[in-house]
Amino acid sequence: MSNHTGTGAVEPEDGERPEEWPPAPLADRLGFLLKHAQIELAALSEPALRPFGISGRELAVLSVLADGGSLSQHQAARRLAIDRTTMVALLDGLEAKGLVERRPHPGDRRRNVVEPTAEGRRVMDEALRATRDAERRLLAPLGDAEAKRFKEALRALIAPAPARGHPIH
Amino acid sequence: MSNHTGTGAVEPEDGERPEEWPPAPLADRLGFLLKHAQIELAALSEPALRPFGISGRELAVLSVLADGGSLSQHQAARRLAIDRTTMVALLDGLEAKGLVERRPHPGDRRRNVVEPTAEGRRVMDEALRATRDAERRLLAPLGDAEAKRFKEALRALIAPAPARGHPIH
DNA sequence: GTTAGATCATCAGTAAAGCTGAGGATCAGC
DNA sequence: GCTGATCCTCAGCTTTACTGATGATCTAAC
Repeated sequence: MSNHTGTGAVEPEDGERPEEWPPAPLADRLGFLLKHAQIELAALSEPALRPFGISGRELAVLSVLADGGSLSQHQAARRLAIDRTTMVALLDGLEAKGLVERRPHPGDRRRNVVEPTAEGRRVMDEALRATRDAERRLLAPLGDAEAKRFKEALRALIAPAPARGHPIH
Repeated sequence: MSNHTGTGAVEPEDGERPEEWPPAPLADRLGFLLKHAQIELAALSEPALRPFGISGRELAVLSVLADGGSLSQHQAARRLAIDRTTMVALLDGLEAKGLVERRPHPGDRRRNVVEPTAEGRRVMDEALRATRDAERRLLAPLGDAEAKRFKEALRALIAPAPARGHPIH
């Protein structure tokens, strides 16, 4: 998950160049920068979530379910843009921890209605606080205004391409 | 690699809410935004790299080696912040394609000196052009100035924490 | 109404990325 | 000339995510 120590910092090298971070040829590569931003965030988030016994992905599932009002597994998977089969495994874990409940859909017996339990909502609320704190620490080097701008840029990048629109599955 | 279609766009739902993207409870979550920015970039980069038969990670290795001037495997791994054992596999692949060369280090027989071949440099140059183009397309929604600002913010996030400094391995 | 095709949840198998731990070879300090 | 550290390699594990198949159920066309 995190590389060695959680930050990319590296000691000066034996004989050679003083070792830069990020290394010159990659300092401008978006893929590299995004990847390591994620690694840093994970290094902060994981310890923050450990007390709650859930992962960031599980927290995301809880958030979507709590917001969604009786979603089927497939609907929840679509909102998170994760695979239907991945959702099965994710819900198995959350259900085993007593954080979500699967019930048969009243009008369609193929579906499960998935909802957080009371305990699930409680854990979610606390875990959300913890991860927001982790985010805040990652973003600390930027000012408040710059951090907001940064998030907006990210949202602009992942927004659907101008005029697409094909069925997904 | 990419989820369903490469963008997170999703059709309006059958009965329920019109389905937003990113979904409301995650629109402000940094982890979610970073992850999907990466997915979008991968969806653009992979086709761009396919003609060259290398992955983004392999391109990164080539870049570091070309810049580094006779690095050992361990040195290269440290610069990229990847595991030493991962580097072994990565170099096996690049060597099999004739893009890098392992030679014994003159003064230290434990080490390999790893360098791109002439072909490796040629492929690297072209592949770099292709991925820069993919980046440019991802960043298109931001203006030029905003894109630059965005990258600088990312660099600020992954910079080593203020006053750390412990040996890595 | 019955049947053909779509949809939902699930499972088995696979692949990529990354890590740990162990090994053998070599080097450096004492 | 030992002892401990360093470098490369390999085997095995974990996580995340996908494909494809199966069975149950729904929908629509007939």
